Amino acid sequence: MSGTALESQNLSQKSHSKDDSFVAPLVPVKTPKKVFGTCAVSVEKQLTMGPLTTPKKGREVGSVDPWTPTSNLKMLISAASPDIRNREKELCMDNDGRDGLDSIQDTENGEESEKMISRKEKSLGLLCHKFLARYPDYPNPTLNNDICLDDVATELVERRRIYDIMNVLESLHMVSRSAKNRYTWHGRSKLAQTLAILKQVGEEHRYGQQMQQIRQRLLDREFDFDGEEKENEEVVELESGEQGQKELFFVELPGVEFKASVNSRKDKSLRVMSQKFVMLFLVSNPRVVSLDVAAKILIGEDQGADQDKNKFKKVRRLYDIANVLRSLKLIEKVHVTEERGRKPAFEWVGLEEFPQVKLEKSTSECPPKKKSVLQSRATVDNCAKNLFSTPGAKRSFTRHPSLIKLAKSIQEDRRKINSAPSSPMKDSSNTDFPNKMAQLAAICKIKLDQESAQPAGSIAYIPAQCSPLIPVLLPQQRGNGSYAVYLHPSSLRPNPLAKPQPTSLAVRSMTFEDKTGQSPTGQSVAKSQPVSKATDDSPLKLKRLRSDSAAESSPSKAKRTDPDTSPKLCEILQARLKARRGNQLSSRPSPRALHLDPEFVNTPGGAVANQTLEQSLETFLDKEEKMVNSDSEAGLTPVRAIPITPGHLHTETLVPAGYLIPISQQSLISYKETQGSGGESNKASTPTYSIYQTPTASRPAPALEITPTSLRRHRPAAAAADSPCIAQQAHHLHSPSPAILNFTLQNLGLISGSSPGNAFAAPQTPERANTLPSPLPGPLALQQRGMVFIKPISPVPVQQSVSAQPLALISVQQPLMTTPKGTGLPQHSFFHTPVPLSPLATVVTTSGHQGTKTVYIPQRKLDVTTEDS
DNA sequence: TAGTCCCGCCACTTA
DNA sequence: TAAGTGGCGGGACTA
Repeated sequence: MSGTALESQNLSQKSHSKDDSFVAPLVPVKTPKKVFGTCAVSVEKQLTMGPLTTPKKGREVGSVDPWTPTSNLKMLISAASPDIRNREKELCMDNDGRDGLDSIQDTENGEESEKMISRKEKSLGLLCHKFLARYPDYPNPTLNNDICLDDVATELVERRRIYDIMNVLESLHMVSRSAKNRYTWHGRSKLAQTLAILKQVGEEHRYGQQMQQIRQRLLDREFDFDGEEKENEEVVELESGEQGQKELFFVELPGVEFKASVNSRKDKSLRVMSQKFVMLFLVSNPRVVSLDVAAKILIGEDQGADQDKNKFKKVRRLYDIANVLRSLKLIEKVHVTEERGRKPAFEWVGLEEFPQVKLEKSTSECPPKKKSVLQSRATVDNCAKNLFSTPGAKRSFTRHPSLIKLAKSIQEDRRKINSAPSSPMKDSSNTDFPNKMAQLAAICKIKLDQESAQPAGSIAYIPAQCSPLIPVLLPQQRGNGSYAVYLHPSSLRPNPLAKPQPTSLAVRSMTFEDKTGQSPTGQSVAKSQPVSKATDDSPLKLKRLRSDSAAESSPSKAKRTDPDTSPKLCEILQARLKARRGNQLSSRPSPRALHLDPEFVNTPGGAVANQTLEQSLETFLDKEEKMVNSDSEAGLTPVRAIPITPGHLHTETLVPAGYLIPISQQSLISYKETQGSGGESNKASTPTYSIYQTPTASRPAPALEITPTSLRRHRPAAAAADSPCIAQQAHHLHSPSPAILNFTLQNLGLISGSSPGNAFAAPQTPERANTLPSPLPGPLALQQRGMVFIKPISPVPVQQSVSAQPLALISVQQPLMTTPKGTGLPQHSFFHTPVPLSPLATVVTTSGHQGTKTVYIPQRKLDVTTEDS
């Protein structure tokens, strides 16, 4: 330890004005060594100010500190870069005009302004600036790059903050700890490499997917007007299966390894969080990460009810990290604007291109068994070193055990949800509904394979990063065609590694609207909204359903209670349809949950249901039009479902909210070939899943879509790349009987359009969707993508051909839908409930030709604005 | 009021 | 055992 005298002085300088009052008196008592330690300060403080309370700013008076704010500032500026100097000048403009000797008096006079200035001066970001100004970006290897914390502390004053800075810098390998009080400066020489690795690690851990899911959930919550459900729904969704147990340790680089002996607490450090924070940016596209999303991923949501509390507490660390990263000019603060206001976020402005790094799966991760909180340091070190020690060989990273807790927490939450008496999942069966859906899908797939030799590869999987939807091919009852249903991955368990997703995200219900207002609950249409919302897993949902006095009339209920009630259900549907006819156009649907429980499958009533449905429904076309219009006005992007094949069933279709059913190009082609439906499709060997193209995507608005639903808006083409994943999903599909499928499809809103070759005209306006089957409409977002979109809405009177036509349902991100301001009806979460607002499921047709299709995905636009702006 | 983040207590680690 | 670290959260400050 050196420079004790100077350090003592610095202690007194520690802070200007306010802090002086309590710091200065301590000077005489302090020992030089302790000067920089907070322990000493705390002791002194307790003597002078009382225990453990944050000193009231500006309350103290009579600073005896000989070091004035000005003198201190000058010293700092001298070490700072020009821009920092300028910044400080701005911040301290008032101070600059003063002479240090007058500081005391000035402090009193300008206490208010100084308070503000002082706070800014002491911000972690500025301190970091100052620190960085001391060293070159790229250190000269021939020079001594040692950093003595004492020296730094002397200059920057806030020693405790220096640790924060060093931790973040260390996470980026800009410095490495060499010994106690000693660091080695690396500058940005290793930054690119570090970022490259972090990016890979982030991808490996599917942070992008997690973000997507969390965003989705956050949106869901936004539309959740029932606070009672919130906490119950909050479940951290980490990767499934194996991934769920992956925990990150600090990612090290060759030559920058931690000295385990120096700091054993490194695995619980700000460093790890910092790295993960950076990872989020690197795997995010657009590279904007909102604080709340980052907090959920990085901090996790420990223990249910306390999650929010914890988040708010720990989010401070994110601010700390962010401030340093900002100083490094790696991120910038921005705001994302959502319906409920602006949210703080950060945008990556650092490097975009990174060097290639190889991370071999086999070596990139520590064996699962190592994932113990008590994991020995040696194990971790070995893991890390093995991964990095050989430059040319396998590099990898280690995982932080702290995340294990998070994973456990998640599992617990899931367990709670699944076991909850009111849990929908439990309600329907012991198994997850998603599983049932998966089975259904699988069965369908098998059927499809048998009947049409449809290659499984035709089913594309859309990575969660793009969308949490997983397409499932379902065979038509006639076996003439196929359609795909996009389900949230969570509902399918696409692969063995996948863990069940939180039920809240699972697509597990269909809704039937109750326009008559005769909903079991007897709620008005508007009031029924909450009920529809309840279609998600929240316990509340069932609670409400159960409380329905008229439960008997509830399709969903009927179905649940009796698997064999499908026919009844059909009747009910018919009755409702009729009732609707009598309703005013303005009446909004009151969605009721109709679960596609497994019971459905194998239910003999399926065929009957189909017939029944056929009889019902002509249309609400006019009504639909109006509703659609209102939706459009509300900012909703219309989604159209287009019958891929001709046919005509006159059935009222109830469209599950938020489903888009894309059909692979291949499928379409096959179908067309067999049907001879003229159109020549792009054989697109390329997958046709740019479902994420939406009308909004074409908006010139540079604003970033940060919602979970921001499905590759910026990179439509990228969707194709995802197809391989989709193929994988195909292997996990199951299939129900045709009758059931038919019924299911109908309920899904897959009512085929009418005549062959007549796809629903998918004009930009949904209103025409059902009425005017026309060859490919124009909107184009997803043209040439064999897919169909069904607007998440309630019942859709779609004409269905007897011979079912293949339809594609694409799940729509409901949350994105703008709240129907005009109606005052709340929109519900995407996966939770059907969208009551839009009465019609619009279909994007595959064009009879080229197989072009237009997809409209309702999305909410988020404006990202930089803080500066 | 929500968002920020300064401040420093105090537990833990290291020498 | 003193000194070094850094997790953590109260509460001040800002917008």
